[in-house]
Parts: sequence; C-alpha cells; structure tokens
Amino acid sequence: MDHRHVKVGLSRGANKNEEEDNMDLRRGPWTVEEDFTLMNYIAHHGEGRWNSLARCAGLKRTGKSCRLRWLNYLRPDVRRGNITLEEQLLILELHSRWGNRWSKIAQHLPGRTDNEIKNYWRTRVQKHAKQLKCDVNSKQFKDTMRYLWMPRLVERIQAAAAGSTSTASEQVLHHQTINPNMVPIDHNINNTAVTNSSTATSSENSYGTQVSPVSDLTDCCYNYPQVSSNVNQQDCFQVNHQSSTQIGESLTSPTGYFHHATALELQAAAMDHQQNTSTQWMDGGNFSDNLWNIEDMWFLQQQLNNNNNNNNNNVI
DNA sequence: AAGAAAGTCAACCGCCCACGT
DNA sequence: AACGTGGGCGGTTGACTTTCT
Repeated sequence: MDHRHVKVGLSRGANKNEEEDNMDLRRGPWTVEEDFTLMNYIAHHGEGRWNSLARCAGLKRTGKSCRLRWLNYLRPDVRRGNITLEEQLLILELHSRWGNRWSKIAQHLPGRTDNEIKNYWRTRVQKHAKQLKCDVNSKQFKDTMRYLWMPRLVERIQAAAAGSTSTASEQVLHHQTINPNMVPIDHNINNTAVTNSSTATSSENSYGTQVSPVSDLTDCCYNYPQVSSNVNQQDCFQVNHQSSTQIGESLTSPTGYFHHATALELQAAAMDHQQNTSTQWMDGGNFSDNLWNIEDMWFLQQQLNNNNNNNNNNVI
C-alpha cells in the first residue's frame, strides 16, 4: 500500500492557519489505525463539523476525506456486498427518473452509498451503452433498459424466488417458460443462466465487495454484441403479439418480489413521479402495471423492426 | 507463463449552495 | 450585500484485481 504524504494546496477560502494545518496531510487509502481513530472519535463526539473533527481526532486528513470515509465505509449501517436484483431494478428505474442524482437514488436504497451506486452505473450500465454504441441518455438506450433489461431482471427475480428450492436446470427452464411471449433465442443467454445458476457462490474481489454472478446486469444483455455487430435485433427476443392476452396470466407483478420497504419506496417514488411533468418511462403511479405493459413491448418491437429496415436500407 | 486489456472501486477534486457573521 | 466557511454532490482518477490473448 502506498500511503502518501502530500502537500495539499489551499482550498478556496482557506486562511493562513488552515494553510499550515493543510500541510503534510495524508492522502490515499486509509489505514486500520486511522479508521479506528475516526470511528472512536465519532462514537464519543458524534459526526459533523468535519474539519474540526479531523483536527481534534488527530487525523492528518481533510475534513472532507474523513466525511467520505465515514459515509462510504465506516458508517455502521453501510451495506456491503451484492447489489441485489431488486436493487438493480430500482437503480435503473430511479435513474430513469432522476438521472445522475446519485445521493437521491441512494436514499431509496438503504445502506447503499451514492458512490457505490455511481460506480455500479458507470461500470455496469454505461459499459453496455458503449457496446450498443449509443448514448446512455438516448431514447434507444432507455427503451432497451425498459423493455429488455428490466423485464429480464424481473424474470430473474422471479426465477430466483421460485428456484430457491429448485436445481439450476429447473431455474433455466423456469427462465425460459415464465414468459411464453418473450423467449430468449440467443443461446448465450441460457448458457449464461446455466453457468451463473450453477455457481452458487458469489465472487469476491480484493476490495471485499461481492459481485453477484446471478444478479449482474451483464447477464440481461449478453445479446448486445449481436446488436452492435449488425445481427438482427429481433434475435434478442420474440414477442408474440397475437397471444398478448396470455400475458396477464403469465406475468406476475414484480412489486411482490421486493421486500416491504422497497415496495413502499417504489410507491412513494411513483407518487413523486406523478408530480413531475417531465417525460419518463413510467407514466403512471403503478410501477408494475407500466413495466408489464405488453403494448409497450409491441411498440418497441415495431421500433426494432423499423431500425432494422433502416439499417438494411443503409447497407443497400 | 507473461504481458495486455478490461473491470472494479476507494478516494480525491472542484464546483456549488446554505448558513452565519 | 459581501464574505468566509462547512459540507454535499457529481465527475474523475488511479491503484489494484481479474480476465483475456
């Protein structure tokens, strides 16, 4: 570990005393001793007034650094480990509503920090926007999230709930049959599901943060390389519009798979959304109803068809 | 086996705003 | 009103790990 001692320049508005205090401040990764010092001080004196806290605690850190370390790592209610399927779904939904308002999104994911959610978005979601060669804020990408990723996430939530007592292969079967109107054709999807379902343990990286192999968003869009390599986008999934009347029977509201608090938060968020007039994905108060609007799926299918026609025309 | 590339995440930076004086 | 200060926020960096070739 490289524990650097760095001369830190003056922040805006810093006075002469602070200039002296700011000299020889530590930067970089926190040591166990520093963590203990900070936790101990906050336990006795509480948080806030971070600059004076840093001084009084004897930490050679900026107040900001102390605050960040406390909020993102040391706080007792910080949840570490897998970002669950439900949390991923919530992040996608809330980001569609609020954009990069990470702290606001984090308020709806108890124990998660804005930094963690931001990192999740940048490393997992934006990566796939790149693969799609489209802007993360584009309508195409948002439609893809809404019509492809989110339904598939819900499917996986359902599969995880139903498959908690079933074998991996049964879970795959469940994945394939749970929605007869949206059948993944790309075998990579199923292979991925087999691989991931059979991998019961989570991979843990060096930072101690677990990334669930089952819940990772990547699994929901392994067909994107096809899209970006000019393979017919219809291969991503099929929608049998003629049998759309079966949808109501075959689909279950995803809300029921959220834990109670999250469901309430979603409802609150939906109410909040209703008060906003900006165009968003969910034009109503009921998240599940809108998520599972088959007419929307049909709409996207038409969009994809149009896109393909345009692409073909361009090629010709 | 080794180097390159990609992925991950803690930590930092700079801007901004609220509040006190 | 103007200024100083603390703190919150989103964007970015870079160290480290994992995966790929």
